[in-house]
Amino acid sequence: MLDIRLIREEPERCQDRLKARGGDAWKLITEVLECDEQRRSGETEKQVLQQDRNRLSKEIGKMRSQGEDSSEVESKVRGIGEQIKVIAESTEKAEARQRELLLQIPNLPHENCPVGSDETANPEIRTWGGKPKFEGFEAVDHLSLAGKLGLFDFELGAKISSSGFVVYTGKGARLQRALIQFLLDLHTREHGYQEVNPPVVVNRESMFGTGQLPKFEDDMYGIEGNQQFLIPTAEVPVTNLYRDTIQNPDDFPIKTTAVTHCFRREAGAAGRENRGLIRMHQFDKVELVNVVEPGQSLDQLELLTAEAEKVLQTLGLHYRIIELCTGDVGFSSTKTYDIEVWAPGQNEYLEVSSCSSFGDYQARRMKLRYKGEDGKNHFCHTLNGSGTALPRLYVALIETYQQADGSILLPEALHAYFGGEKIT
RNA sequence: GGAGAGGUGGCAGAGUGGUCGAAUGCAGUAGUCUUGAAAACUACCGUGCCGCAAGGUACCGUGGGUUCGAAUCCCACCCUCUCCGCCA
Repeated sequence: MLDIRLIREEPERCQDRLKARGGDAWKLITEVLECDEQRRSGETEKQVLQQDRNRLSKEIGKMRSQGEDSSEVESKVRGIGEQIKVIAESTEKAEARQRELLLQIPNLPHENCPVGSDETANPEIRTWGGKPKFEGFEAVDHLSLAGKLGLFDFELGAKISSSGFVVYTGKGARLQRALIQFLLDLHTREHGYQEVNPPVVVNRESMFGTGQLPKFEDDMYGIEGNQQFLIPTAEVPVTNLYRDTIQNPDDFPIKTTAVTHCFRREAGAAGRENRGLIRMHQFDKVELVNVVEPGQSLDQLELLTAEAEKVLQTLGLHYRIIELCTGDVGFSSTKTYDIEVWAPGQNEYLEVSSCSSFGDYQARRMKLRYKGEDGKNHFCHTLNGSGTALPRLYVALIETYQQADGSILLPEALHAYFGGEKIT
């Protein structure tokens, strides 16, 4: 959520920043301010009446204990009670509406976020490595590689579930497991992350906390009448671990990682240019979550991105970093880098990680605070990034390391994890 | 799933209709004392909202209700614990 005080003090700037996103969320600002005005004046009025009531009620107590007749005061207080009820009702209404609106307004893109209306305006920040050369043969895509080697099976996935689900088989399953192990070890041993293994079913409150609700209910798998949801990313359970807490700043930065299954309906994505493992209803992902002090968040975003990049560097996979422009940054994000790995068989870059700083946007939603040196509580900043998504990493890996005979020569970092250096 | 018990401040734990935002202990912060530390002593020590401030107001699992007045009484829900059943 945006800070209502910020909206109050700089409504035009808020509107301008929201306009930079495109969409019409900026139009809500005016109504939010109206609600805020109503809410505050109602609250003040109510408090004056409550003060009267409290004072008179105490008097009744005294009078009764002294055996005096208090019926006159009682009826007076009863009248005040009625008034309070009326005012409270309209105040609560304004407050509820204000909250509803605030929850719908996305975060403000950071001032240094490149301006643009859609993904075509996303600048490339840097690249690492180069596209692999294939001597004497044409690179094929992961589907044909997997077909020969028996790494995974879409028909089986569709049979027991539906399209958009896959069954990894044999060495293919082992490779997936090896990758997960490699990723978690890298982040916990070299980047200082604390590992958790959270539920993949979460309640509505958690979904509100990170910003999936109220806007994206239809993108998620709901259960129990949508009182719970399958997580679309470990960002949700992991960040919400810290919901409603007051952190000790000595613990910053708090770095937590988890591998989970992720579930996405991908409504409307069917039939689009997504063959194979590129876009699934269920996939695995290693997520990196940071909780930091406000002053640290920009630097921390660079560090977080570097941690995700380390994955691809260690595996020797060519990638590029792009920054999302104002028209493309996610709902809760204020600044985002995407990491796109080169997949030779696709002949394109695949997004394997999205590293974002959310500023205090999520923290305010979930009341995640820290005790400042001034003794007061302040909202933390939250960040997260994939470190990385598995299927696309898998695709890039096997397509990059394919050999002329259709086998796959694994990079050294995976040998021990996989238990071998070649998949045949 | 069935039966019972319980949810109060960072923790422990009083409080069963009025002066209770809440005793007490521990932890924490500041100070006195001390060469230093410990101990002892003193003071402070929950969160939100409104307000320039003084101050006010709300919060005792959550949401309703009763009452002039609710941490305290009533109802519903959630969660935890114990026992039974089931079970990876």
